[in-house]
Formats: sequence, structure tokens, C-alpha cells
Amino acid sequence: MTAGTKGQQPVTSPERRRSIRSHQAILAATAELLAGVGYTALTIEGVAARAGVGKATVYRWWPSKGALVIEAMSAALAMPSFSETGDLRQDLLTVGNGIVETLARSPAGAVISALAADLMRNPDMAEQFRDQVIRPRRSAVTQILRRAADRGELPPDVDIDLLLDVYAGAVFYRVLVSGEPVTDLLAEQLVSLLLDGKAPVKPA
Amino acid sequence: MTAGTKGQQPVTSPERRRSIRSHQAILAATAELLAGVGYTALTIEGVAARAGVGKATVYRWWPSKGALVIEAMSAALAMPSFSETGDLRQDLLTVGNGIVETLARSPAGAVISALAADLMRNPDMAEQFRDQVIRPRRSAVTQILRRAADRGELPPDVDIDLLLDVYAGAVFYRVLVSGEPVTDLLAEQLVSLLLDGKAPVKPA
Amino acid sequence: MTAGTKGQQPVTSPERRRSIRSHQAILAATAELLAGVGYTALTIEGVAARAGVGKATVYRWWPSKGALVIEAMSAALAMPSFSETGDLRQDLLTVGNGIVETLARSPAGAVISALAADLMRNPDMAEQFRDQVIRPRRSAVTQILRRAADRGELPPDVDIDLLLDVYAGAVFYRVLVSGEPVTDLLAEQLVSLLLDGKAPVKPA
Amino acid sequence: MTAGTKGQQPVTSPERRRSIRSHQAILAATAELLAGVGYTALTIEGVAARAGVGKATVYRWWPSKGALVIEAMSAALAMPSFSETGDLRQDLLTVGNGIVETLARSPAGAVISALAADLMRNPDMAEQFRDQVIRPRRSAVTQILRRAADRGELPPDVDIDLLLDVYAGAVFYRVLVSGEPVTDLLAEQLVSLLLDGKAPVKPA
DNA sequence: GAGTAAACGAGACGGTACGTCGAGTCTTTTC
DNA sequence: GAAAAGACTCGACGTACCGTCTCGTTTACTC
Repeated sequence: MTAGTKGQQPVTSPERRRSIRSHQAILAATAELLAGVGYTALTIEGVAARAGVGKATVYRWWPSKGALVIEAMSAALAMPSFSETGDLRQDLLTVGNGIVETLARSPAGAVISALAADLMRNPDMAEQFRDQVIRPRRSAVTQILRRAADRGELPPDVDIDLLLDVYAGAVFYRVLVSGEPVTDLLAEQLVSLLLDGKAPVKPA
Repeated sequence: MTAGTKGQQPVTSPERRRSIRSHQAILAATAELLAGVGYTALTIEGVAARAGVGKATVYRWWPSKGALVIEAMSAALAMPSFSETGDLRQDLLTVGNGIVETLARSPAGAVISALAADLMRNPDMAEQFRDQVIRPRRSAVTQILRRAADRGELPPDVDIDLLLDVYAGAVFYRVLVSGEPVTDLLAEQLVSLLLDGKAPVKPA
Repeated sequence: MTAGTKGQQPVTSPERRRSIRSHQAILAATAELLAGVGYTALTIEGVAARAGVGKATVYRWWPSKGALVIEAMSAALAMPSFSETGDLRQDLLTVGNGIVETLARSPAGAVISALAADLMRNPDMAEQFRDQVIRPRRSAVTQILRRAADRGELPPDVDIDLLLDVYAGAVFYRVLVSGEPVTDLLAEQLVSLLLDGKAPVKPA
Repeated sequence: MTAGTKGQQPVTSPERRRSIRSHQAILAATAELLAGVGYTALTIEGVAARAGVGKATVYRWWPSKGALVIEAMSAALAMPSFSETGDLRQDLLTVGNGIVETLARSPAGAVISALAADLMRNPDMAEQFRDQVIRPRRSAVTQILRRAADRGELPPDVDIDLLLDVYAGAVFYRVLVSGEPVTDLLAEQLVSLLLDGKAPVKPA
């Protein structure tokens, strides 16, 4: 089960980890199974078996399936590739397409959705998720916007977090809830909304 | 498991349902357990027991836990209360606060998050969810915006669906992923963005 | 379950049976399923389905699976073929081989074994079984012995029932419990024991 | 279902059994339930519950209800008490009454009857049954007869197995099939038949 | 020949048990 | 002396039948 996170940190400090090999085999097995069968069908038992490891070894280092998956995902998920052009609109489009790509087309989107339930009920896990997955990726993008604000392309007091939440949220919601197709157009419409203040209009 | 939606409709037409009492007891039990223990910890076995019904009776009419929960939720979840003032900004704020309320503060938000994983992997269930939960609620709001567009308060070719996706998505994403607090301010910022085209700024 | 025989007779007298066709379809289906899947795997549900009949119709006329099977068996099982030669030894051998044939080689043996458990716990069923299956077949053989006793080939006060029990019992026990092979030799040894009073010896 | 004995041995060698306590609790619970509710009404679920053990633990070590019951029975059933007097007739009578007692009056008879169906369809189980239940008890009796044959009280080439099958078979058959009462007289008649070669006669 | 009562097919119902799976804990064995 | 192996208790899974119980819908016997 997902809960039971009483012992939320590894009981022993990571340095004590004897078998780095086991540790990595577990993460690798997790990543493979995530890609293969998805989050829900992934079991600790299966991870242990595939990693050639006892279940207890998994439980020693990770308190829950979610925690394990988050760590595996953060190791496997590519960081967004910087390619800052200095043109805010262009950069934002690139970023947006990256978001679309990750959430709507890669397996990561499905995994994040599946994590959602656990994240809501488990603040520790939510914190870990933000720490290891969201923040590193966001901060790269935040830099871009920060610099654009400094250049005057955005209001100096722009709420970058909100701006990104709007951006990612729209994509996420489409994929998850409304089920509308997510196309490249979406990124364009969103950039137009955020930069030009144009309420989104249907394409001609 | 959650999936397995091969037979997505009740095998027999609903008219054959003999015991309306059972049927409703099951939905009621589901709603109670959702509120009590949440989606993940809800089991068909528990629903059947609480409803005083055989497990087979549940399985006869609903193909999966998700389908059952969606139906129970759509029955239990209040429709947004209209209070159209004719002032678009005001109406949109009201709508927005309703969304915030539902997603961030009521149990419904947690349930929807929990459903997310299933919705991604199961198109039938996603369709049912949109049909029974999203569309009825959205269409009410869509009317408001439609009329505002007719009045000229919005561009005539405004993409209402996208607009709503942006709105709800931002809230959803905050609650679920970024974990930022969701306050009344959020609705204001979003309305400001959507209507005035102002990139969101941090409050003074 | 096999029990639950509270209403052991058909509630209504057999003359009221409306559909002789149904009645016979049920017996036929039972016989087919007995031959096909055996007693244990035979279900009332399966019988009803194969007979194109509602389950209730089966329950209306037979109180239990066992009762149904006994009736089907008694209808299907051939009576021992008389071929009395007047020579007791010869006749007894023929009878013996018939018993061996029925119990050890035909499906009937397996069915009777399977019924055993029910017969022990259910006197009504045991009585029905003796009435419909055992007695008719035994009485034919009893006649033969009776006549042999009259001719003086057996003591006039011979306990025919015990004699037959010994005969059939030995076969039955071999098949069922000790698992020794049951060959034609067995009948010979038993006849020799019963007629000549020779303790059985191993064949040369 | 009763069958399904594909994996007839415990998958792991018995030495791996961790909890001897569990193992014995299961056998004890089985014996109690056998005595209490009988074979047919005995369920693995019930055994597990009464033993305070998970169902899976039962299934881990025994492939079927039958196998479990056989082991429990062989542990619980008393061995025949030797009291060899050296007088064959007397010893045989004692043995016979023991058989009558066990098959016709103790619960063991009912259990064996109930096992019959499974034994017929499942050679592995039949073998286990003979190994653990029949053979140990028979060999004791076989010794007696063997010695009597050595003393010349029986033909040297007497077929002891058949002799015992006749003996036990007659009792078994009476109890199970013909339903005639099983009295002490039966043992006498059978001994008389086997030793004196007297066809059984009705008592005066 | 119409009216009526039952028996009928169909199958939903509340249940019980099935045999399997995975969770998370605990113990034994191995390196 | 950690970690592999895996047995353990527990609880839910989804399925199969049980025997009972409506449902309409045929019959086949009255009148």
C-alpha cells in the first residue's frame, strides 16, 4: 500500500548503504517496470524480484511505493534542455512544448497522474515529489522568466510561479480531465494569453 | 484491480434492475465510504457489506471501482449554483471560487485526483467521468461565457473550453502538483489574466 | 450444497408436472454432465442451462443434486443382463464380472463413490439410492441365489444379502480404497471363497 | 474445488517450514472441524480462521482440502491396538471389530466416504491416502496373518491382501451402500467365512 | 372458448467460499 | 553483520454457485 509511511526517512543514513549495487538495481527495476506496466501495476514484490533483491531491502530504504517511484523518476526523467534564445516568446514556446511533451506524450504524464492520489494524502511524499521532480525542472524555467523580467519583457513583479502553474495546469488538466486533444496549438494559445493578454480564441 | 473495463455497460439493460433499493444502497454506501476512508481505501467488498448487498450485485452493474465511484460522485456532488449577475467579471469570480472550493477544499478534489490514474489508462472510464461529472457542470458555466460573448464582453470567437481549462487547470495543478496554497486571490489573478490580459503579478 | 433437503418430496405430486419435456431434458442434461465432468463438477446451474430450463424448475422437482443424480443414474444405468445357466458357479462368475465392470470400469463407479459422502449424511438420499439403484439390480441376482439354494447348491439358510455385500464390497473397496488392480481373477477368487470356502490364495 | 493437485508436493522442501506452530495449528483445526462439521462442510477458509493463519499458508503446504484432511486424519486416527493372542480366530475377530468400529461408528468412516470421490479422480491423493492412512494400519494386521500362516493356521500362499479387502470391503459396503446395520455379528460371520469356508448363513 | 392458476424461462438477489495476489513484517541462511 | 530469500498474517480481489425470489409468459385445466 501507499501509506504506512511512519518511518519516512531511511532508517540508516544513506552512507551506511552497503550495497550500492542493490540500491541501483532497485531503481533500475522500478524505472523499467514503470515504463512496462505503469504505476498502478507496479508492485514492490515485482521490483524486488526484478532487481534480484529481497522485499525487505526495498522497504529498508524506501517507505512506500510512491517514494520509490519518485526517486526512480527523478533519476530517469530528462531535465528540460536549455536553449535560451533571449526571445521570451520563443523561449516560452519551447518550454511549453516541453511541458506538453512530458505531460501528454511521455509515460511520465501517466506516472504523475497516478501519483496524484498519493500526493494528496501524503504530505511527506508531496514534499519529496516537489523537491526531487518539480523544483529542479521549474527553476530552470524560472531563470528564463526572471531574466526576461529583468530585460523588461515581463512586469518586474510578475508572479512567475502562477504563470507556470497556469501554463502547466492547462496542459495537465486537458490531458487528465477534459480529455481535449493536446496539440502544439495549445502552447501557442497559452503564450499568446500570457504575453499578449489575449483571451484565447479558436483558431480560424 | 481498477481497470478491466471490458464490459463497460451493464451487461443487462438497466430496466432489468430488479432492486432499485439495492442499487441506491450501493451508491449511498459508496458515497459514505468515499467521504470516510477515501478512494484508495474504498473496496468493493466494503461497499457491498455496508450496502447489505452481495459483491456480485455490485459487479453486475458496475465494471470497476472507478465506474462506481464516478456514478456515486456525480449523484452526490452539487451542481454549481447559478447566480448570474450579468457582470462577467463578477460571475467569473464566483465560478472560480466555486472551482477552488470544490477542487481544493471538498473531498471531491481528493477523489478526482485519485481517479486520475484510472482515467488516464481507461478511456471508457474517462468518457464516463466527463459525461457524468465534468460536462454537466461545465455546460452551466459555458452558458455564462457564451452570453457574455454575445454581449460583447468577450471576443465572439473566444475559445471557451480553453479558457475554462486554463482556469480549472491552474487550480487543479496547484492543489495537486505544485502544492502552493490556493487562496481566493488565485481566482482574482486568473480572472485578471483572462479578462484584462494582465500577466499575473504578485500581490503588493 | 448437497443438504438442505427439508422439502424432500416434490411439493406437488408428479402428475401436476406440466412439462414432461422439461423433466426429461433435465435428466438427460444431468446424465450428459455426469459423463462429461463428473459428479463433483456438476452444478444445478449447469444442468439447468444445458436443459434450457430455469434453475427453479430443477429445484421444484428434486431437493438436491444427489437426488437428481440418483434418478438420472437409475434411468441411465443398464440392468444386469440375466443369462442364468442353472450352474451356480458360472452364474455367480457372470454376476461378479458384471459388478466388476460396473464399479471399476464404467463411470457409474465414480459417481457412486462421489455420492458416498452424501449418502452417509443424508438418510433420505440413501434410501432413495437403495430404492432406485441398488435394490432393482440386487433383486435380480438374489433370485438366482435363491433358486440355487432351493436346488441345494447353497445352504437353505444362506445369508444372501451378506454374500452379496461381501462380493460387491470387496470389489468396491479395491477400487476405492486399497487401489489394488481389479481383474477378472478377483471374481474367480471371490466365487471360490464363497462357494468352496477356500481362503483366497495368490494365483500360482 | 477439490482437485487441482497439479503441484502435489509442497513447492519448497518441508524443512523450510518456518512456523511449526502454524503447521500444527492447521492440522489441529482441520481435525476439530472434521469432527465438528464433517468433510464436505469443512472449508480451507474455516481451517485458516480457526488456526489463526492466513489462507495462503494453508495453500502453501497442502494442494487441496483432501490432502490436508488425509494428513490430519492420519495424525489423529489411532493405530489398531495389537493384542495378539496367538489364536487366529480370536485375533481376526478383534481386528474385525476394530474395522467395524472405525468405519461404521467413528467419524473416520464418514470422512473416508467423503474422500472417496476425490480419491477416484485424483491418483496422487489416492496414493497419499494409502501411504499415510491405509498401509500403516494394514501392515500391523498383515503381520498377524503372516504369522498365522507361518503357524499353519492359514494356507502358506494365502492372499492376505484380498482377505483383508474382503473383510474391510464388506463392512465398508454395508455402511456405505447397502445400508444394512453393521453389528458384531458381521465380524463373526466374516471370520467364519474366511476361516471355515462356510457360506454365511442367517443367524438362528 | 375464455379465464385463471400453476408452472415455466430467465436471471437478479444475498451469500459463502474459492484460489490468487500483494502488502508489510519477521526469521533464517548465506556470503 | 548486512542483506538475500522467502515464510508469515492479513485482507481484498473477481468468479462461481448456492438456494431463494421476483418477474413476465406460456400452457392446460376449469367452467
